[in-house]
Amino acid sequence: MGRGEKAKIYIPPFRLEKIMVEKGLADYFEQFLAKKPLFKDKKALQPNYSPDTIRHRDAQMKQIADILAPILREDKPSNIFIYGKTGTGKTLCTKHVVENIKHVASQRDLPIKIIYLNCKLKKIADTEYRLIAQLAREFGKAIPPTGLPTDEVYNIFFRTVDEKKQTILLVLDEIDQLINKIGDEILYNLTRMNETLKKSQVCIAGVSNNLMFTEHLDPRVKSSLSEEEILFPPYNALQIQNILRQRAKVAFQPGAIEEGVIEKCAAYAAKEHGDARRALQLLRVAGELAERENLTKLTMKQIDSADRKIEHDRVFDVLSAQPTQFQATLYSALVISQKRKGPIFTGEIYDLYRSLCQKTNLAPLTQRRVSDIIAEMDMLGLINAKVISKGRYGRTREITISIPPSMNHQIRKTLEEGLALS
DNA sequence: GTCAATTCACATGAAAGAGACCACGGTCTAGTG
DNA sequence: CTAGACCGTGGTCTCTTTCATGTGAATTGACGA
Repeated sequence: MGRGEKAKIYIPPFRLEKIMVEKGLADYFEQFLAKKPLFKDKKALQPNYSPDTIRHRDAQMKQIADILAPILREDKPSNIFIYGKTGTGKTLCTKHVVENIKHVASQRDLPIKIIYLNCKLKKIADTEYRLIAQLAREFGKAIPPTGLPTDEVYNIFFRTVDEKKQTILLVLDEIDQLINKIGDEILYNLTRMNETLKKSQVCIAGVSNNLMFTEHLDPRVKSSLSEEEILFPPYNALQIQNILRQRAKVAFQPGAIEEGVIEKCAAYAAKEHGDARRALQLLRVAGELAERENLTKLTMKQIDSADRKIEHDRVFDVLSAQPTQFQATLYSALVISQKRKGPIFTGEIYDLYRSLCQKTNLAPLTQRRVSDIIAEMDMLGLINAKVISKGRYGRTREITISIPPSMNHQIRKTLEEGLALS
């Protein structure tokens, strides 16, 4: 009864609507065209943009290239493992090197197959079955999205790979997320592929955000996967500035950015462990804001608003993707946090959640599950949870809300609507 | 006062079930020549 | 005769429950000084 039903979260309409209603659509577009654009080529700020030259990563690129180069002589390169926090250029560099190998290989007509897979992509490579199926598809096999036994897909994949002599480089991005979810068996199977294959050979390059990732790995997998390791350290503020300037030159019209804006952007990002992606996003969103406000120059003020907007969007994106139960739990946490100061504990949330379920006719989950949901909220950065022991009074999570207070009200309202509370 | 045992309130793990989705092969049905 | 509809079986995936085990320090209570 009422189990598993999902409610879409209500997302407030775009601010644009106001302008359109007031002045009319045609006028609005006229104005839009009359505006002098700030952007020249916004692509350069998009996360998947790949610049011609990659800065401050020469050493890492060279290392990767050194390790992978034997592939061109049809030797099997060492498996390699690449670490680094988000926005340190791992994916970018890896892709860059791989592209170059591809280029050379195709010029010389070498039997090299390179597959890049992002394991985080929902519905593509986030389970064992889907990953292997996707790999098999890369070799031109049609694999149904479900319905086949996993071993069968493995077999198809192995057979296809071994049909002719070739060297395969498998780049698995965000591999830590995958292994966290489904265990390391898949890696074990993949690293052992070479023993079964007669003609071909496979080399694996794992890319991970989590520095401690290999700790929980099966020792056999660990040793074979991390034959070589490369660390991508975070950028410092100066390096981020450099990168921002390089991209801004392509992205913006000359003179569109006020003095000091880049520095500020870099400082913001450097605070968050040198995440270049975030710096670029900040600059792009700030630019969009400035453009929407009809400004001729991008100023510091927009950086601040952009920072807020990004956080706001992130929270609402996360929220709208979560099921009702998750929302109910978060709502409970929010209510308690507003009722009184100080940290919240799992038990309190669960109690309130139970009574909330009664009120809304929602089938209540067990505490076990709610505990997991709270852990998920922590992962998503909505709350901050730390497991503490209160001695005689048990062990629990100490939870604080990490959503900016300015958004609290709006989120509560959204959740209330989602949960059909009044 | 000191020290080990106890105890609380959950955390954390493992396994398994429910229900949705899907592929495949076999059977049935209706339409066609 | 054949294409398509309609099953039943067996598979995955996600969310969840059930059962079991783990855990860190405040508290307790026995002990000796």
